[in-house]
Amino acid sequence: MTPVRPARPDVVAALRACRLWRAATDTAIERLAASATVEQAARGTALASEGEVADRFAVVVAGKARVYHLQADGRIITFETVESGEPLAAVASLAGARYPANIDAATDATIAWLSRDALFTLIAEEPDVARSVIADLAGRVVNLTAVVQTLALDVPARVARYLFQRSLAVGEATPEGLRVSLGMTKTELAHSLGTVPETLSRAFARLKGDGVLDVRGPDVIVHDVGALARLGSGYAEE
Amino acid sequence: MTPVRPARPDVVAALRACRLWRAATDTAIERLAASATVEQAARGTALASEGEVADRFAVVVAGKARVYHLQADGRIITFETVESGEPLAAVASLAGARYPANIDAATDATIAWLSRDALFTLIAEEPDVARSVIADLAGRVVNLTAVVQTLALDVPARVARYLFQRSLAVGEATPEGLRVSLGMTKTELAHSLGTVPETLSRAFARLKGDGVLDVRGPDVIVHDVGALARLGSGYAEE
DNA sequence: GCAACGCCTTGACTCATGTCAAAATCAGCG
DNA sequence: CGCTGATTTTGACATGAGTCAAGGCGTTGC
Repeated sequence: MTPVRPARPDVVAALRACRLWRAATDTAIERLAASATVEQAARGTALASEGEVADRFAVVVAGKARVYHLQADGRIITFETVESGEPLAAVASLAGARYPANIDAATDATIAWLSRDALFTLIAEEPDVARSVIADLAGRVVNLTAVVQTLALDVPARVARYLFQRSLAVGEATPEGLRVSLGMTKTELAHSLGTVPETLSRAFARLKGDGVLDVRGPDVIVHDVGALARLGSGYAEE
Repeated sequence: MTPVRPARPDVVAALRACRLWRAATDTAIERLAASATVEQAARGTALASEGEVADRFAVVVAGKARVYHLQADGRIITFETVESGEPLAAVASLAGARYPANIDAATDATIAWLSRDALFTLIAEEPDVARSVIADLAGRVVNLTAVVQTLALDVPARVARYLFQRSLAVGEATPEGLRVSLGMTKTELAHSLGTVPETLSRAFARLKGDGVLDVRGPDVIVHDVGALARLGSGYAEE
């Protein structure tokens, strides 16, 4: 590794965008970028496997990566989908643990690998970075807590919760009602909700039967946002 | 609040034992202890409720606190039981969020409440503390990831996993086999595994039928530790 | 226009788990 | 010794959800 090789501009931009070290100086980012190992991964390539020692972590430069747990029976739970400018496997690395989940490229992707020590050095040199790392980690714990709670709901409720959040984020008013794109295929959505396509399909059918929404291919038309909120909060319906 | 009132020795000791600021100086700990508000809570007292703004966090000085999520149908998922010297609700507080779970006193307990700013001040003054806070948070994320994976297993597997870990921790060799105390009542164990007493009872009956263990009131005699490990890893059996 | 493929949907079935109710076990305690 | 209350266990039952298999629908390519 040439120590002073000029860092790729896309890598620098992705690192600059990363919330872990929002407070870091540009110089530090440049140095970090220069130490990165860039990997070009085709869709489906494995990036890390459960159980490996987490001596490095990554930032997604382009494309998307998927963090998931593969069960013995082949079922998949997707923990998160990581996009450009977001950190990957940083937690396990900071904890000095092994990767608790698998990672693969959900699309063709460019990944910048960084060593754990590089981050520790950055923290030591720029104390403000510690604050943003802490905020990021704390936010993750809060999210994971929400995941645990969501997994305890039945599937229609999980769907409702997802759609409610998505309505707020990308809902578009139309004459028919609020149009919300699912943002992924239904099979992918099923996995990210911890279920299988068949069950998701039935959940949609039920919500449709209740008049809450209509399905239009990759979008849904929400008729009753309040019902989604109610169903997704875990309060029993009927 | 008298600013320079001498801190209670038990409070100082609990804070000193807290892993969040292992690296902090004794002076800083004293200062933190002096700023604490001490609460004496009887068993069952609510300490914090889901949804409240997390502007403070706590350290358990004596007794135990239980962090749990109460579902609409009354089912309980226990996230963790926090004992003396351990931080409580620190995560939500660091994230600047609302409490994602409820907390109550599992036994009579003494709790030292600290303001969020007190911790931020400590971090700013003693940068090494940042490192231990980061390590703690990262460890939590890893644990929660494990919880999510465990919840995806069926109940006998969760029981096996719990017993396997417990065997390693408190197992005692006897002529009959490895004696392991459950460490809590079966009803409590059921809740901490995310299920109900009836189902737990059936899981024990099944493990007993398979010759893996025998139940002796609040203890179990494990005959086949390997089987526990196998069942708890999520690999299908039979 | 037709065939092939992927994605989605539907139906029939099985199984694990929660619920309700009742019986059983156990631990104090008079 | 026997009562009483809490905990635990067992049985019967309902239900949510996964599996397997078949069929529909839309897209792509020849």
